[in-house]
Amino acid sequence: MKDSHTIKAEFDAERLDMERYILVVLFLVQQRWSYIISRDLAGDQITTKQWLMMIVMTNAFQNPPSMQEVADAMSTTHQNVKQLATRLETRGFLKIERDPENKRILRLKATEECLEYWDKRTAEDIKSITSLFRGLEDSEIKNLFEIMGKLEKTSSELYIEAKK
Amino acid sequence: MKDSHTIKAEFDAERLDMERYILVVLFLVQQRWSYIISRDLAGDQITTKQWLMMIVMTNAFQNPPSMQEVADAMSTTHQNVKQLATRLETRGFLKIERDPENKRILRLKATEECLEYWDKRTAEDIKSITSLFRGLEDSEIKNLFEIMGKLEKTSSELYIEAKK
DNA sequence: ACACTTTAGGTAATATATTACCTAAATATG
DNA sequence: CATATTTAGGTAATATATTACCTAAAGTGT
Repeated sequence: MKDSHTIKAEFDAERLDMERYILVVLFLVQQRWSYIISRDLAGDQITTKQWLMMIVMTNAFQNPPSMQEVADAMSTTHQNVKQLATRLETRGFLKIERDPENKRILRLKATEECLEYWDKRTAEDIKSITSLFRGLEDSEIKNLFEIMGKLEKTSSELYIEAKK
Repeated sequence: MKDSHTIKAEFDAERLDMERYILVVLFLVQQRWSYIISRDLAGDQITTKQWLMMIVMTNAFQNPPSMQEVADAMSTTHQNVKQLATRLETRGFLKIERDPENKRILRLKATEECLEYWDKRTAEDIKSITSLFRGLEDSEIKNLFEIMGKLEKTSSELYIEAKK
């Protein structure tokens, strides 16, 4: 009969295998979602990453955020935000304005056109988001919601640690 | 008192809000994991995406796969696989060889150095993967494993549909 | 065998994300 | 107040991922 050490080792192996699977599949799912959403947005001349940045900007901030604030909120670099913001400004969705209080800071301000677009798209956004999760029970969504909350927290800590 | 339609609508809103959160956080977590792992691998002169491609190659295929096969397995394009494969070949981890049976096909073959590296890294891989999931109960890992399996399936279908 | 289509991969341009390094404004500290 | 450090953002180079378009080999149908 298996002793408790063996049983523990097998448990760990099983867990590790599942973690490995989750890791690879999470990358795969984000890759596919990114593509699927980009197709949805193609007609509007914006990309998935630009759409994502607008979501973060409107959800995480009351007032127009600085480039660095957006970069932190998205766990990316100010250089990356600059590239996205420049394209969104060209597209007419953003205005990049210098803060009069602090001459180093550039603030990203959503334009009227952006707000109108956002209103207009809500229905389609709901349809495409819903379709990504079809086949999942309400209870599974709830579970996933809570687990992703924990992964968000852990990944944030490890990210900050790795950045140092 | 709320009628059943109202209750249903509130349920749907709650679910949609959770789905929206899951979507954004999944992108965020993959962004952070990608960065964290890249720091781990930096000393070995490979990137997270290169590491991921090697994992897929060794797990999904018995024999050296073609570029297109790897692209399909990773839900990306043959052009992208080409870029990654070229860098891995320069790094000494891959050999790109023409198939004598079918002159159109290029097969990606792991080198001796790659296999040795893989053996050597196993312990570190386990440590870094495990750390990504710290704070999650075994039951949560199991739940997440199953739910990600469903998302993998749905996203695959939607991806294929969007590709058409 | 011959035309038609499909499949595998190539090049090039563009978008996203990083590292590396720079300037200038703001802040801290003696 | 003068100097040192930190902070916000700039440019440029490189890696990854896509679209668009091309060639050639292989497969199909008659």
